Amino acid sequence: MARILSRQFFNRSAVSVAPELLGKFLVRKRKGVIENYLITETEAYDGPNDLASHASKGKTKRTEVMFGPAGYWYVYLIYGVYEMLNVVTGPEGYPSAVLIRGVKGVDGPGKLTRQLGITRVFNKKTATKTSGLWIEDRGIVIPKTSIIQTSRIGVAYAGEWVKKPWRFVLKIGSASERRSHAA
DNA sequence: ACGATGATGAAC
DNA sequence: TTCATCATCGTA
Repeated sequence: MARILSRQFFNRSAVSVAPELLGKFLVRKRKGVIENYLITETEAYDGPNDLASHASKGKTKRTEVMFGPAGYWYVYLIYGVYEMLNVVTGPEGYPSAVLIRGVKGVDGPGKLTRQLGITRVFNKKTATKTSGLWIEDRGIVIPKTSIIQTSRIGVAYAGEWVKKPWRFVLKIGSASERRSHAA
């Protein structure tokens, strides 16, 4: 009873989709082998005014996928080092996406893509079996009390938008509250 | 506390 | 064409 999440599921506000992805499974098929990863940490990037979102600069070659229909992968390179995995949400024309920051046993968006072998090759591909990377609902229900909600990571430049509590973490299963800071 | 490492977007 | 910046992580 595994249901592959459809475009309809993603065709809503990123802030609605992000917490609902917790407890779902990120499924990766490579070399003919299926790998399953329980999603434990997500972040929402919502709309053209969200200064933390790449889409706040408008539609560019890189961000155009965020402006497109829901259910597509948005994968980009950050710091010249790590690939970040996002799934596009919301209606066409309204730029939004959810960053998948962690799965059970893999804490951190950069480590996640490295371990699963996810690169920009997936950018603009659909979250379906044909791409080799999709998300399934296997009936796990996460109670609200098991979700930690915080502000987003690494977006200190985003002014007022820094405060938005759009990061969602499953309490069980890791996702540590690391993060040191200078005085 | 920092540097690695390269694509991106804006300025020139 | 150049330049600063960056949705991170490992090492110090």
